[in-house]
Amino acid sequence: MEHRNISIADQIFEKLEKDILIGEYSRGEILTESKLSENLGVSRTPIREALRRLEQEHIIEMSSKGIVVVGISKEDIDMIYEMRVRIEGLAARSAVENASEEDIKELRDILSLQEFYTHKEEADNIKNADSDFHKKIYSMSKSVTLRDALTDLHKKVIKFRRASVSNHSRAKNALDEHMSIYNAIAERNADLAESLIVKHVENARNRLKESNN
Amino acid sequence: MEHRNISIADQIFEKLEKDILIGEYSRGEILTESKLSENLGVSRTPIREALRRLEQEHIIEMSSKGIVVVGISKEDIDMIYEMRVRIEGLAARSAVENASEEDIKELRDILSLQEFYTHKEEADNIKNADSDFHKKIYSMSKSVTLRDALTDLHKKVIKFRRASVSNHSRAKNALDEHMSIYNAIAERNADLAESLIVKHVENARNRLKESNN
DNA sequence: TTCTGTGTTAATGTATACAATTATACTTGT
DNA sequence: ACAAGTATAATTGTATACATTAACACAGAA
Repeated sequence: MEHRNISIADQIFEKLEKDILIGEYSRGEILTESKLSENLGVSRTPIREALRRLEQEHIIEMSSKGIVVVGISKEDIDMIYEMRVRIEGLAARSAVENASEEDIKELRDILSLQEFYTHKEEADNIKNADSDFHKKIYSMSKSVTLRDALTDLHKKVIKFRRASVSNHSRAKNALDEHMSIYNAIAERNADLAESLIVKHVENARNRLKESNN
Repeated sequence: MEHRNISIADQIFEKLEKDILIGEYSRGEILTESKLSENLGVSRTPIREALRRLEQEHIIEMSSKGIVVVGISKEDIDMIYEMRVRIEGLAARSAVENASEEDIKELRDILSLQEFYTHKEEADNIKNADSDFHKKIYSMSKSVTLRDALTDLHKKVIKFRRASVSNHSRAKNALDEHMSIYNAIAERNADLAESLIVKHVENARNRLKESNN
């Protein structure tokens, strides 16, 4: 193993982040360190460290009453897609320019998984493979700044994405678009990859709007 | 006062963030909690909370040896400007659509300050007023997501910006561009504001490259 | 020499005690 | 009844002790 063990604080962070982003806690809800500590069976120290990270992500806020859940609203979603439309093409272009052959092979593997789950119509697995595809492209850009910014934007949408992939034809369309994007990247065609991914993000936004209205 | 008192942990966070972003610590340098604790005269608890936030901002990384300073490299700068070019126009447009008259008045005040300091050629004050101008537009967009993303990008450039504003003609150009952008926003001309700020960010990137080569 | 194992050291990770602040409920005076 | 003040409780903020883990140096055998 090359990375450090996952600490309790890390686990708490991941759990809370996930719970907040999927809407487990409602917007404006107030949490307290003591209760989290009691419920999760750990001391306040790792809880607080997780909270500081969530605070830095702006999905919670501190007040004297306790921790206020901010989460993600529908209005946020619109802006998130506006932003992704504008910078995700940059990631695709950068991926074409910087990805290793190994990277491209891994991207293909992710795509095969998505294909498999789309046929089996397993919504959660489709959603994860879909996310992995985008995240892989982000990291293939070899820019930590770009990857982090896009990863942050991407994960904030998860609450609204499940309905979108549950519809088979929508899931199939997304898969086809991923396939085209993959081909463009594998052929090292930066212009095409960029334009395809921009179109894909726009389509994803529309599919998401259809399914959440 | 409407916000909570600034805790020691918050102060430590701000200090460390600033020190890292201005290049006080060199890339790859290893810090330890104990030494920070000793040097800053506080216990490890607030230190650790500050570190978790810095980690979340990806300007430090944890390893078993200690805290590794990541900071910002020249290559990061290029990508940061690429990203700003693509999304800062969104902020200007959104600001035009959502800003209150009070907001616009405040923006004007910031601009006046920048004008004052530019005449007096006080580099640090120019730099701060310049930052404030952009940050005000970010917050005028009324989108927390957009504001946070742009603020993160903006503050990561500070190490490289000082030289840029030290040259009077470059500082004057930046001021003129800000003036035009302000006018477009005050006239509620979204298209113009967007195109002007995009051009301004591109110019700022060029000015920065000139001054750092 | 070089590799391996082991003891030591130094670092992070966690729990807990206590301090300080703030909200809340209650009481008391008008 | 209502306002103000006060005591109480609950919450976050910090320090410290201890646990755990990983790096390092060194010794000894191959």
